[in-house]
Amino acid sequence: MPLSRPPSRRATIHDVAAAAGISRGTVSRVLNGGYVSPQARAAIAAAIAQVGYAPNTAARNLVTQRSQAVGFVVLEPHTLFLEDPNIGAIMLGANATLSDADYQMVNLVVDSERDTQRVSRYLSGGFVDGVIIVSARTHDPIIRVLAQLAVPTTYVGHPRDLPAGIPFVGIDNTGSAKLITQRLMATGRRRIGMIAAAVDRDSGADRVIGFRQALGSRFAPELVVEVPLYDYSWGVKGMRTLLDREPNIDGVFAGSDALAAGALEALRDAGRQVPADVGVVGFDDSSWALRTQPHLSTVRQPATEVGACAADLVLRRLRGDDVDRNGVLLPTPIVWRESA
Amino acid sequence: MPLSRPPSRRATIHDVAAAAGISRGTVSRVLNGGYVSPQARAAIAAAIAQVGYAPNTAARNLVTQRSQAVGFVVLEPHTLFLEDPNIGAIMLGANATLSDADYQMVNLVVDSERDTQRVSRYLSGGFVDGVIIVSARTHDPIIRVLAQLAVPTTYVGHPRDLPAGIPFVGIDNTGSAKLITQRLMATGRRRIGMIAAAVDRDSGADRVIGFRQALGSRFAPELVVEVPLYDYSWGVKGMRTLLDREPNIDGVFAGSDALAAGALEALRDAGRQVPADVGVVGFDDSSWALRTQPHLSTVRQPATEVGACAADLVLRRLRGDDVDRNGVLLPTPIVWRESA
DNA sequence: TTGTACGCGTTATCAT
DNA sequence: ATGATAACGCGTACAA
Repeated sequence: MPLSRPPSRRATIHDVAAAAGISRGTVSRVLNGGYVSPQARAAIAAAIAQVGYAPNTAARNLVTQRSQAVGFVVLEPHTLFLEDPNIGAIMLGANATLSDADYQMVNLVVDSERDTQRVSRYLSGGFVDGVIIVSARTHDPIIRVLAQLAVPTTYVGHPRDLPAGIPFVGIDNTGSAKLITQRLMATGRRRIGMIAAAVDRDSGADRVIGFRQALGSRFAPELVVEVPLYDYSWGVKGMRTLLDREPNIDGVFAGSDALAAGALEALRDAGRQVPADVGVVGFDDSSWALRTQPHLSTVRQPATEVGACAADLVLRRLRGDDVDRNGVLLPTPIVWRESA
Repeated sequence: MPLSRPPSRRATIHDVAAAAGISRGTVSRVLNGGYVSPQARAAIAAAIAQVGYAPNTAARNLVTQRSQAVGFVVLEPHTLFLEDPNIGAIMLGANATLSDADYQMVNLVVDSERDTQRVSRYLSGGFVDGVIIVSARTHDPIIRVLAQLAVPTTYVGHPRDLPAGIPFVGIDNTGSAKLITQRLMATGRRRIGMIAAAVDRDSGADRVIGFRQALGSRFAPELVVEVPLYDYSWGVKGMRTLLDREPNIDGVFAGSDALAAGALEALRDAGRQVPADVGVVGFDDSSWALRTQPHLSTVRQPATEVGACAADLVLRRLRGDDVDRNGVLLPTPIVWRESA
């Protein structure tokens, strides 16, 4: 057995033990906090620094059967991910909670079919103890993969086909949309339209449902314009379409603040005054809301809290606690400003 | 509905072998692609489905000494991360390249001192074969930690104290800033100011240097306003400060398009016409640039390509290829529109 | 308090 | 082509 080893090899507990003249078991104990004499502790600390030892987490995971890591999976193709301010806030909220519990959040972005396969392998490979899924679409193939998994999963939002018994956290999109539309009606608006985006997600679809509920018999399908993205420029286009279809429109519910900001531009171009001629409301209470002229009336979405709550749900299941399997909805206060 | 976690053990190769009546070695061979008879292959495939087997990646990593994963570390506290459109694009560019090479990108966000510790442990624990670091500040403690690491690291941007020999990829911030400022001067502007952000990063600091170089002897320190964030509202505030200090200002270089958009608002409030009274240029060529009135002249930053290039650098080192240790700078075309 | 030895699930090197 | 068996680096009962 050769005694000299190439310097490229990483130092192990074995090396530390040899350098300190103590057994490997004791080294492991000082690392994890067991009974060990002060002198041995000092010798080992010196040896660790000397050989430049860092624990091999793969080996540790193998024996302890856990990784102290939680996956945060974002199912957003391309540009959608870049613009959406909510995802970032959810991520930061989740990270703060996980960090406090000494868990590492690993963020995986699924951007292609190939990514789906690889991320599925990753999640089922023991790299993470739990998973948070953000913005899954209905019939997303990854839902089925994760359902088979032994790893506790929590969804942000609830796709229509999410199997029962899987916890989720979100907001009451239907109720919020209904409420803010009703407030818009209460200001005397008669012909109200909607710019809806991402209706293939539960969040987008539910906002349309709430809008429809509020209007009741006065609901007119042609006054709902669907656009693909929660994006400023789609807000412009959506508003132009609405103005085409109904020149006398006097109220607009935009599915996001970015859409509402775009709508404002289109209305300005068309020579309409906001809120005098047309009332406009948005959704999210993002930085857009105070960036427009006039400021937007909108639904405040507690994105950071949603992330924290999702992380908390995962941690509780990791501890074996009972969790509410029916999902939890966070409150969404309406912020009334000048645009309506 | 209460939760009771079934103490079901995950299926292993051993279980598959037992179910198929074949040895573990052969099972491993069909998984990794070795010579194995069709009949054995079929029996094992059936057994895998039957027991619901998924490979334990921790065990595999332990023996193969690699993880097929690359870390993507974002060093951005809180809100900065949410607003910056470049980081998202860099991330997607890196992910596309890594995905093609069948590597998993794991995104780690460092948001606190505690995060720094945990992420350092994670990176040195064998979870990743390589690392990409984004937006490190000068004197960032993680730089020293990573320098000790045996894991190939590539930086996006180059902090001043980045040790020699560590590859990085970025853009020529100094040159781009100098060039666009010169173009601004060429349009006849005499009193030119700058709104600078994040000067504790090389990108921010270099843009100031380029600005100064362009102006030469006409550079006036009081016409550089430093703000903390690349953010719309800081653009507004920065522009107001500039107008205070120099009412006759007729040109502005903003460190980002978001800042420029804010500056536009402040100028509008002050009754100045753009570009008639004041010329404004930005940086990034982000979605902001076409969202303002007038559209922004700006420096196009190839964020996606930067991410792809950084990933490529890591992959090349993983393959043992030689890489340019002096770093690579990607071209930044200037886009001239109506704001100047 | 410390040392010994076994096992975590996999790959890889041998024989066969 | 297939079946044993030795690592990989670590935690931890158990023995001393």
